[in-house]
Amino acid sequence: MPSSDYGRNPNGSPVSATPSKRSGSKRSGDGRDGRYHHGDLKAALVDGAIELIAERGVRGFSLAELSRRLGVTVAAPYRHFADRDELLAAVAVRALHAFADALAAESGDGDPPEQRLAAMTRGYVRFAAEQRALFDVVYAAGLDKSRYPELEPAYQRVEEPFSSCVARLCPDDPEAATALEDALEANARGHAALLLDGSYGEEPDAIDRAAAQAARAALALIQGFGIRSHPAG
Amino acid sequence: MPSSDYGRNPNGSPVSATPSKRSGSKRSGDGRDGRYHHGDLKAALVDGAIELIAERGVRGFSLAELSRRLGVTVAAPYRHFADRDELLAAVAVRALHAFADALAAESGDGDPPEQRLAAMTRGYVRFAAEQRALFDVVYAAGLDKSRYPELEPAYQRVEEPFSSCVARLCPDDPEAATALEDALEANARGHAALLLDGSYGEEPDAIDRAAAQAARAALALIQGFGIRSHPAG
DNA sequence: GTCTATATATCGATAGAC
DNA sequence: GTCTATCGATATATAGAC
Repeated sequence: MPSSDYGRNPNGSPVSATPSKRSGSKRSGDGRDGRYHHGDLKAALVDGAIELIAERGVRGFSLAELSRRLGVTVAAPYRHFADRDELLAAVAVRALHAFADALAAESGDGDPPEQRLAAMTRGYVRFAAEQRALFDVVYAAGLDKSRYPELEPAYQRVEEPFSSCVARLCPDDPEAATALEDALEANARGHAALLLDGSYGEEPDAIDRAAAQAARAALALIQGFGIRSHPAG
Repeated sequence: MPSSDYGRNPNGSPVSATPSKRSGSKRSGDGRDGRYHHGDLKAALVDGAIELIAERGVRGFSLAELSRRLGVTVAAPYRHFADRDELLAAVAVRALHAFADALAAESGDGDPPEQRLAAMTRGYVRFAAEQRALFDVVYAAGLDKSRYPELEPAYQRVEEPFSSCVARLCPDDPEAATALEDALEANARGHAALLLDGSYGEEPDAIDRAAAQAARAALALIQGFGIRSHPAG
């Protein structure tokens, strides 16, 4: 069986059994509260998408299955999102905000910039593994960024803690700052990719090992770029 | 329109128009040579898949479209591959060999290890961009590696030039060697990811800039890990 | 053995009724 | 806003021609 399994129905539900003869349509004894839906389908779609992606992966996600779980027909989501990708883009925006929050929480305020960058790198790799559904929606769903400009500010929130730390690290050389920032981001992204690929193995400590190596590499990059910690003020 | 477009038919072809009434089936005036197929459908599938992926991306690839182009029915590929992913795995094996060849060609034999690693990193990023279809099949198709053990030796061919260079660089410290190798691979992979994401822009020189930055970061990593070039022998 | 022909089930998306 | 109904495309499986 392929890993893209279309033809799957894990819970054995009838999947739209006996669709006819419900004439009245509403308040017909099903599990819902009698109303057409539950007040905020749009939010429910985003929430449900995250759950579904966590179970089946981005590749295995389908609007039809999501609609089924929410108890609406497959046409209902199209009142809120133009198509499947637009829903995924909304999920990606939320994911990026969660990602940025996780990074911000990781970078202790008082520490020196090098330590903060190392900690953020650790947090980056951790987030990729522990919130894989969110990470994959952003970086593995193949969304066309140019079609969803609302993603841009969300991306920037993720990059901001890196760039502000780097700027504090080498305020005198903006060219080096940009290069180092790219290198640090590529480093975190690369370690996350290797970890999610399974290159660090499947043992439970793989996340810790990957995060530790990524942080170590981040410090090595800072040093290798010739950045010297200089006294604050 | 979504970028996942299933419902697309760019050339406006009828798509299985008038399937009946061809009773005799073979030698009925179509473009082929009268035989059932063209000698080696299996190879044609792999070749055609690469072309199709180059045009539509991995997400847009479909067995049905590929079969149509090769002039066979959608069932024919299943004589050679259990499912879509198994075909993609065969493509991935070929892609990994091409990748390894490109890396080997890039690492000049006479140069010192640091320069070779920088050159390989450059080659890595270049390959990702210039042979994106191949790169994506390997790293963005979401293939389950554990289901396709034949990929393993192909992956190792890609990693080998890195590891042999690193081993020559620090023969006395195998622990540091492993860490540096992971860091260098993550560095190349990360820069490739950023480039393919569009983080380096869409200008034609984006590839050069990304490759140059990746090479620079590779040298910084080598230096930052405290590796000192020592006289050969 | 290789391919055709055909069938099933699912998916994304749209039009029109309520 | 949601449902019903439907369309076209897709993955996959099977029976049978050659």
